[in-house]
Amino acid sequence: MFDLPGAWDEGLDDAQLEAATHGDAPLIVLAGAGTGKTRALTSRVAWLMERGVAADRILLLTFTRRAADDMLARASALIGAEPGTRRPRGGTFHAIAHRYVAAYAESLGLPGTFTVLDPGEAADLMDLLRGHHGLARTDVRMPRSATLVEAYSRCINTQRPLREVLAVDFPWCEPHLEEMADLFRAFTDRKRAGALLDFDDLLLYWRALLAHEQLGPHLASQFDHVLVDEYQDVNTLQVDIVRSLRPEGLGLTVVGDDAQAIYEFRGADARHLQDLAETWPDASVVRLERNFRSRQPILDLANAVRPAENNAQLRLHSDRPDGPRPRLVRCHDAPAEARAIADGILESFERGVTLREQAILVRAAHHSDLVEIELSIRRVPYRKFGGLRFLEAAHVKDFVTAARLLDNPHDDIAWFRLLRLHQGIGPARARALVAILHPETDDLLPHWADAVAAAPAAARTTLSATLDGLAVARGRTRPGERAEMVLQVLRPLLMMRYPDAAMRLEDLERLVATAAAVDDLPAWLAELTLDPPRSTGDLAGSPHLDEDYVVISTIHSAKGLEWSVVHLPHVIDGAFPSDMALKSPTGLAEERRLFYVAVTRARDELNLYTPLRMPHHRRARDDRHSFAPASRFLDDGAMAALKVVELNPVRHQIPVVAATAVTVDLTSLWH
DNA sequence: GGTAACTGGGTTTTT
DNA sequence: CCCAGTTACC
Repeated sequence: MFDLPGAWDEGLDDAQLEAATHGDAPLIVLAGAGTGKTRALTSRVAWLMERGVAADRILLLTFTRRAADDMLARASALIGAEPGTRRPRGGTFHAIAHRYVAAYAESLGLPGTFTVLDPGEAADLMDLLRGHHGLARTDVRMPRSATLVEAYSRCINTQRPLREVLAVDFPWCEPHLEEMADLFRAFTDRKRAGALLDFDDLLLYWRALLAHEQLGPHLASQFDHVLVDEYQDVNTLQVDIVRSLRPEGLGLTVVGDDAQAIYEFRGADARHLQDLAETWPDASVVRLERNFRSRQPILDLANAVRPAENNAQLRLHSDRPDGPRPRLVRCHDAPAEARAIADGILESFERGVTLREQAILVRAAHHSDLVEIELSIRRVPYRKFGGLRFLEAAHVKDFVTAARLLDNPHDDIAWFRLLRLHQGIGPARARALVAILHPETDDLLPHWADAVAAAPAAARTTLSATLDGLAVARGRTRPGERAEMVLQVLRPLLMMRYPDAAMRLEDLERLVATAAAVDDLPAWLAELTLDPPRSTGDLAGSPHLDEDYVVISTIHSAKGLEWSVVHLPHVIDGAFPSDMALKSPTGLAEERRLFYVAVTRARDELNLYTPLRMPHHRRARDDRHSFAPASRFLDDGAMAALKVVELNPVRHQIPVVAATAVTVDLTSLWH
């Protein structure tokens, strides 16, 4: 073991080395924040490959596609693999599932041209069906379609019956239990009939493949090693998948930290991590507690807020020299908070900390609204991650759905969306037209004339052009040409629809340019749906790598990342912890873990902000005059680790001049 | 009967 | 900013 060439083990400490060089028995790595678990995992992949495990017999399951790509590239670099040599398989559960479902579509009774629905489209489908089922009643308010999809998804991901899910997580929906059950049955039927798969279906179908008598063992035997990152955030389906992949636990490596479980709302349960030791009594447990990231004063706060009930009982310690204590900045109101953050960023910048080394992490995407304005005014460039994704922008969705129609003309949701873009076609006419277009055969052309005839006179010309254009696009084979043709179809429609169409069309030009470089358009569209670009800049590739900008991110999207200086606004009850989260019994605990994740992103400096006066905030209004800690995260232990800074409210002085000195004169306009 | 345009109220987190 | 509800027009 000591004569290995290469430097894959350079700088690893004992615990990391133990994890990296562990044999084939199941391995559980309990890794506190910032303890170099990515390094350990990467080194393990490198070690395995160096020991002769073929790259394509290693599967790395991560939380985002970027994390997988990152780790695989680093592992290849560690062992000095030639570019172009085989790389391990890696990706998110959903992305890998998509590959298998596509490859085994026939076995699953699916047409080869199925479509992946994003949650928004699943909600659209739910809406469509609700109409058919007389569930659009207005006398008793029904849950919104997004809520319906959430409840449905929770049932699937936790494998619990609807009755139970409603009782625990959606009590206000309980009166609608029967209707919802009916609706959900129709929902699954419709997805089946239309070859539409939502995110949950991908997991369900992959699990079904793995559970099959012959197919399952065959698929599992394709891998010698399966490594799963962020295991505290897996749900029941994912646990089943992992167990089917490694039925004996041999060659299984799992990394996680139950104090960082922040996806309960998505059906994840940190108990899955705790249960592992029982599932595989012979599993080895390695604990990573040495923090390479943060200075000790930041870890003191982290340890104070780290949930006590965590399984691992990890206590982080650092060998990094002392730095400044984290600050709790009490400011007058949210605008003052925004100014304070901008001041802080520019001060650090003056001291030589690049903007890229500084981040503003928020609980909810809109918490950064005021800071964004402040940064714009001061011309500080920033990029925002999380919140609204690029794909969720209406025009991008218009494009993706229209492009999907070329390969799956059964996709009613896509037709519905495309038809509604035409002037004069609303929900009702679109529904009628979908029924006409809805083909029994794969060939659409015979019905097109009927559809045009059925459209209102004002829409006929454009609709006819749209359908002609799609026919042309279908005739093209190269993905780039197909995409270009789809854009040509959309161009006039988007010009009519959006006042800012020019900007939106520019986005789509970029998207089409990217499409020109792929060889499988449907697969590319599915990948785009599963892991959309996190910010508009992502699409442009990275021509501006030297560009410096502050990162604004939701805490969820910041998981696994780190910055030298971190600013945490809105640390105040109602905002963070979010009052929405407090509705569920386990909500506060999850908020606390989220706070722990946020705090441990900082390497050198950490600033928490508490606006004392927050309009529109119930809780904050009550507390306006009190000097209690602003957030219930900040108990005595946490306060002891903090330095409180009182920020005097800075009033902008408004110069007052004589009343007659300022006049408004419009007469020159009327000449 | 259906669409477009406007108004007012509410806003978590994501594969 | 997105949704539901209302109203005026086709």
